[in-house]
Amino acid sequence: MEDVLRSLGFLCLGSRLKRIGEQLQADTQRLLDCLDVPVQSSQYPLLAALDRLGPLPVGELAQSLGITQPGVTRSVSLLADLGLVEVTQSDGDQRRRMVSLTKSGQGLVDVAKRDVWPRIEGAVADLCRDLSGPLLDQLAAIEDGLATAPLDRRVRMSKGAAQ
Amino acid sequence: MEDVLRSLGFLCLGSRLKRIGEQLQADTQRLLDCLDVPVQSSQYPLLAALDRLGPLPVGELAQSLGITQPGVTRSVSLLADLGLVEVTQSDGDQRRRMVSLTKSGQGLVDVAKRDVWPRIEGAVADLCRDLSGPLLDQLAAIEDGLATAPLDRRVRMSKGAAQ
DNA sequence: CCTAGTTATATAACATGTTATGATTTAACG
DNA sequence: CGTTAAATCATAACATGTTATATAACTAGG
Repeated sequence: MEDVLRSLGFLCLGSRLKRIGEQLQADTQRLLDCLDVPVQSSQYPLLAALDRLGPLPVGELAQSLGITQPGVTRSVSLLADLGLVEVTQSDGDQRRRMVSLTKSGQGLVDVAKRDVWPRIEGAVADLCRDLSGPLLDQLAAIEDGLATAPLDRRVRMSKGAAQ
Repeated sequence: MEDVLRSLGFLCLGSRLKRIGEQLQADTQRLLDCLDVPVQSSQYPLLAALDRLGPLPVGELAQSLGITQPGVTRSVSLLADLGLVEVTQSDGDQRRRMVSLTKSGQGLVDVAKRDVWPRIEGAVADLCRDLSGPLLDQLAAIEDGLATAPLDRRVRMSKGAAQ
């Protein structure tokens, strides 16, 4: 069965990037399921942003993640319900709501940074190893690579390779 | 403001691909708004698949697009409401529902193939021209390129370059 | 100081992907 | 042949992005 998105090349590049991204996130999710925290893989960038940049108001958080403000507002509500972030009023400007990691959230990030993120990064790096040439060729190689060995198999492989 | 997804590199590659894909689709949507048909840019791959491969049952359509069957079912309902595709019972197997382009749908595809898709492809090709090197570098170049000149500006540029 | 505009956030409505599951049809096998 | 398994599609529930708009707080100009 012909892969139409691949055949159409540049014409459907947007759809294709989204499709690959979704598959990567789904694969990553399976890796994260070893953690006991009910956080989707797509929420980690927000936690990582707070870890890297410290407490931020909603708007700047959106800017640093490259998504729109309503998306951040919803994710923040979700993560606040889980007790991973908290929202406080800004000192000066009553409109701004500062988002920061809670102790629990910082703990999750610390564990992830130590135990989980390096493995994910290693697995994706393994997937992208030896990629070169035009973008469409590299994308095809990623799709083929994921079909051959999903990320969770590459974690072990890259661990083995690192030993 | 630091772009966290970019800083995190391979770790958030999935989120980043999705983000770039969404931006490309949004840019493409603006290009398509010149057409009078109320079809989102994300529906064109389905129409293109039917044009390339002919009538297909729902499941094979999903396979050829690399998305899941419920996604296809919904898009097909939507496009059928617009009169662009039609669903007929398969001859042999009563479970299969064949999806095909209507006259109106085929007409839209024909116009798009002649007048619109070449421009989109040209604009994206312009965006991706001169890309080389590691994947993450190419992605960064695409993001920078879109920020500098969105696709709708590249349509004119690539038309001009073609003259 | 009050009003008009701007800014920051929240909310609603929608788009479009997913997984899980149900219903119907087909196939297979004892 | 009848029961059970498999295949196909629809539907429900959810995830997470978007745009459009409402609300509240700040700022500036008369």
